[in-house]
Amino acid sequence: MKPTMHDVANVAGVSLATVDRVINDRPNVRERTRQKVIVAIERLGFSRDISAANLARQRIYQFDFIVPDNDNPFMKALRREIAAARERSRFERTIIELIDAPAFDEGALEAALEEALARRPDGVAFVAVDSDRIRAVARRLMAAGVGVVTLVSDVANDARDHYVGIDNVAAGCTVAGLLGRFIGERRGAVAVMTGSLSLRDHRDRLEGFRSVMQAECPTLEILAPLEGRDDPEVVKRLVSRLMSEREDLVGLYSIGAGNDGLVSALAQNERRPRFVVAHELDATTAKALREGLIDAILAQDAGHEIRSAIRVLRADADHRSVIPAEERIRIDILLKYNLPPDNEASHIVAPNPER
Amino acid sequence: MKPTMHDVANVAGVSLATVDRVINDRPNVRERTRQKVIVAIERLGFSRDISAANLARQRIYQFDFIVPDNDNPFMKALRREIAAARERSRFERTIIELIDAPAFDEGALEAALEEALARRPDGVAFVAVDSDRIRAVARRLMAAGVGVVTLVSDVANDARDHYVGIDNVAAGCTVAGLLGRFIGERRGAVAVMTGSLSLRDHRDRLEGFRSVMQAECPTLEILAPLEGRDDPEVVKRLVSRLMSEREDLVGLYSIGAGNDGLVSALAQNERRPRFVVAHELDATTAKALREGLIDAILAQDAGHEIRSAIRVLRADADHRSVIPAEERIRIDILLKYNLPPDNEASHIVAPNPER
DNA sequence: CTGAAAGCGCTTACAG
DNA sequence: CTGAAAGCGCTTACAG
Repeated sequence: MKPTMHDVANVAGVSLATVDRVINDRPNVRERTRQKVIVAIERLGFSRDISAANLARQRIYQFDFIVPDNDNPFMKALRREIAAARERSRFERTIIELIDAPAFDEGALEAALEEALARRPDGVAFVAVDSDRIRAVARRLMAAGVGVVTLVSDVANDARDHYVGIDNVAAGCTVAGLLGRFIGERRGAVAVMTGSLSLRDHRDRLEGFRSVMQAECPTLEILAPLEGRDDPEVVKRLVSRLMSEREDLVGLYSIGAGNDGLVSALAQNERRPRFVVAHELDATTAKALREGLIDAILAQDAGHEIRSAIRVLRADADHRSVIPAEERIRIDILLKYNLPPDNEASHIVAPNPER
Repeated sequence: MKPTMHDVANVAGVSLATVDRVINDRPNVRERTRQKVIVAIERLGFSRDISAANLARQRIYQFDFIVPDNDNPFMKALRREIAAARERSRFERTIIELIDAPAFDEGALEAALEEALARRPDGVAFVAVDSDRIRAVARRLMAAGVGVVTLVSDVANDARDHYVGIDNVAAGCTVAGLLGRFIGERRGAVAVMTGSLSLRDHRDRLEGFRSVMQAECPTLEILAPLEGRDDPEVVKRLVSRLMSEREDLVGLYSIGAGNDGLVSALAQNERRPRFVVAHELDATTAKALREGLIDAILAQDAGHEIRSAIRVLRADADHRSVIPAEERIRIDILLKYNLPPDNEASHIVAPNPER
């Protein structure tokens, strides 16, 4: 049998309350008493049952998720997953609040974080903008004992406890590697469409992409990055113009959102580049991949990210550590051959009949 | 406040014990009484606190993991992850048993499953061989109320509750898709090295590979599959001979294990094929990828698989369902640009200071 | 500084 | 068929 606090109390010759004080680092324990308890714990190999503790404590976790109100498919998926997690969490002593903040608006994000600071939840997760002002509020949140997790786009790592998202530099490198191999040695121009260079995830992808391109594909010309503002209309206009102006366009890397615009520009043009990559899986990009308008998609799983953020935040609140490998968010590389099945329902485990 | 059984009992005008009987479908409840309780549950939106229930029940989960005693790196990783999970599980009312079964030995696997049947654990996870005899024991396990999960290699789906592993047909298709694009339109021969065609995961990969190759690369000749028995020595000999015999070899797909042999054969030969793919990430394949001896690796994460198997088994034992998307095992496509960092330690979350 | 007692939300004999 | 009471492993006032 696993030892309990009772056993520890007996061995140490103290009461349950004292064992509790030692275990939870509470004040008012004589040093000699503390030692007795610690020795007993060691001897028995005791570790406390955290779910019993949470039951007794009536602990309720309160987490705030702040997400830009962008209507692109990925941000929508993120909000959908947060809503789903909130439903499930009701049965797990966890209350999740979803807060929309206007996109591309540093002031609005800052205000939302300030509000969170006032409410003092156990943790805050947010899609970050890596600026001085944002870092400053984030640090104040941490100082106030609130767990801080960045989602999808990171800030400097002294301004948060944990980042949940892909390694964007590696993503950019990977795209360049694929492009080099898919295109072969031929010459020509390669274009990059970003959402905005003020977004750290976009900058990181661009940086990774450029570094590998320069090393591995010196014969290809990388054009100055375009800014599509993650807006399908803008992206469409820019891509259409690009394709008509540059006959030698062999590669196109769409770093940000607005892929509806990208795909419709590609569909309208006969002479599409030999290799097109975009980020994030949604109805539009999946269809384009299947039809050959896009050659590869790099994706991150919004569901994994939200579940990971919650696990991290909860561990943080309990002063536990997480399993690092479990929390690493993978870059999924999708070709038309490994698109996930549309119908996840086929994976549902039918509960066994009564035993 | 979330309603508790107490609230339900009050509203229904019965005792706690009766509410418990209804909730857990126990016998000896008058139909009218049951109805009163059900109405109260609906009205309050009650759902029981499963961790409190487990505490009271002193429920201990007992799971058996049966893994071939193969010494290839992937099976080793699987065993390591099971051992790690066992450590963690001790604090979560879960006892995990790791059982080695001689590899490539159907009788031994059958015997191990029979033994499990005798012990009646709550669940069994095993790396399957898809044969009549194995399916038969597996069905008897299920009939006995034991949760049955296949790991890495599946059986027919009426002989298990759940499969934890990648979609191997899709993996084969993906390799063919990459190969087609990497090689371009040139002519030549493509070879496939399997471990054994009696293994379902290997057969599935081969099937997927062939179907896409035929459709997309009709100009390439696919050679008859080789069987390396997952043995580095055998694999090395076969690959060396292959490279010396077939000057027109442009692609090589290693479906099984024994990659040490593959890599050393490749290293010794000047004229290596234009595109080489293998499965599973380990020290040897990572190095080969970095050095350009291998062009791509398809990998599955042993840690994710073990954690998923445990979640599924536990859900099964509690008659709960899982989150399907969370349990889907991804095919990781690795190029030298997106190799995961060696040192996962950098991802560890430092617990917050005391609040 | 320390301990006895009640309680968290459930389950389990046991009595009736 | 139904209920009162004790207990699972912890925490929390409260008393001393």
